[in-house]
Amino acid sequence: MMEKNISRAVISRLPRYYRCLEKLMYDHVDRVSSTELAEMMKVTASQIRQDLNTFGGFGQQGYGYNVQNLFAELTKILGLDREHNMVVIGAGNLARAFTNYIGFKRIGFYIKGLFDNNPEVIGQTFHDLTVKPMEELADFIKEENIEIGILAVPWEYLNEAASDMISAGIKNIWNFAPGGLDIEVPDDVIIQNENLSDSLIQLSFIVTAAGQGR
Amino acid sequence: MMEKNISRAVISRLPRYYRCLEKLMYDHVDRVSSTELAEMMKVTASQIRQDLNTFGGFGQQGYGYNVQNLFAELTKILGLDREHNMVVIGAGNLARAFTNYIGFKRIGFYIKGLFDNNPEVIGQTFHDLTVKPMEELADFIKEENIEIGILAVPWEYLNEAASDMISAGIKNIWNFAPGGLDIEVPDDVIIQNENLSDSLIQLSFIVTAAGQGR
DNA sequence: TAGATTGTTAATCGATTAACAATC
DNA sequence: TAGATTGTTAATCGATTAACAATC
Repeated sequence: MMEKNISRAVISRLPRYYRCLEKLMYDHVDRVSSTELAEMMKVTASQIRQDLNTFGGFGQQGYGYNVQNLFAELTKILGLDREHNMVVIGAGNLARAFTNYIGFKRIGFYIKGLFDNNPEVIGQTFHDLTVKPMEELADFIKEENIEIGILAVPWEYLNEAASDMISAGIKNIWNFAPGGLDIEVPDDVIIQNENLSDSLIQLSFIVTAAGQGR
Repeated sequence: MMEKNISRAVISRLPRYYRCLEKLMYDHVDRVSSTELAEMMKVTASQIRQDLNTFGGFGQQGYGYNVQNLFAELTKILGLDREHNMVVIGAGNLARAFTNYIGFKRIGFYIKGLFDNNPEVIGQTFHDLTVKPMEELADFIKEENIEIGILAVPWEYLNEAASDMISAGIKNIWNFAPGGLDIEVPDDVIIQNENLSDSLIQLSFIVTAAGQGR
């Protein structure tokens, strides 16, 4: 089923649609118009209709959108109608935070394993997971049906860890390791960078600019 | 000094310029042309010249850009030529990860205090910081010259913590608390949302779409 | 049916890229 | 000076908004 390419701009708005619909579901709202949705999300009604129509005609003229139906469609589109298994590479503080974080579980993402190559960390227990050595990663991925690898090592190990993950068969990397330039990955590997230092630098710019009267 | 408005698109690229220049500095490169920079960053030379010129004419015809000079200018523009003090509200695992994280310190951002309103957590020590009660926040902000508050509480406390922060005088909030809809803040307060669940949902969409042959 | 609201086409706006004169 | 490369204007591309005919 070949579909048209979805622009980055649209993708970046999808989680907000999802959260918005989730809230409407929670509030037992049956139907919603693009105008009402637009007000909730502080965007234009036009944009909402355009965005939704890249995926299909989920609405009905004269009625609007059925909340339950639209939520179900969005859930499917986002792949949130099934579970996703993850591992964390780099068993540090961030890994600890992630294993405890219920927000991921709530949308069906489970951390199934922690991996590290530091002998001092291997064997330690985080929440209810025992840190395993990197050598066991490849088998684990197959056995536990792992879809996503969270990369959370210090920057010195970034390239090493990334290539270990890739050769172990991980196809999707969520990268929290700060790096110099972005790391390169083969074409069939998807990498999403979550550079907290970059976000902080952006915030710094905004703060600094605001302080100078803009 | 009133300047023109800088677009989101430009701001989002600034950290990468910074990191790129940092690398050139590290490699002791003296000068760089927009074409060379473009190759490093995988963008067009035109974009680099446009971007940099929103801040000033840092280059020289026939020569290019002096790396040291451009780096210094960028550092100033981003506010990275001075230190920034931060506090974390919500002393959980994420707070622990942040206090240990050297990446923030490296660019001059220091976590000076941890605050929580849970009596069981108050008094605990994270790295070298003792968790303080929220009542002490307002005074602390003034005494320690705090610029940024990192919001890292569970979602149930999001609104409460945010309004506590604002009334304590925090003007810049870096929000890691996942929420339903985005929280509203007064005009003079800057909030930057770092919604990890949203990022994960985006990744989920991309992974799911890729799995369906796109 | 009449009113409402979608889906979609057309218009506008903004951001990116190309081109080139200015100038080091 | 001649060659190189910027700063900047103009052209293109893509994304957002407006408008409205289709239709529930």
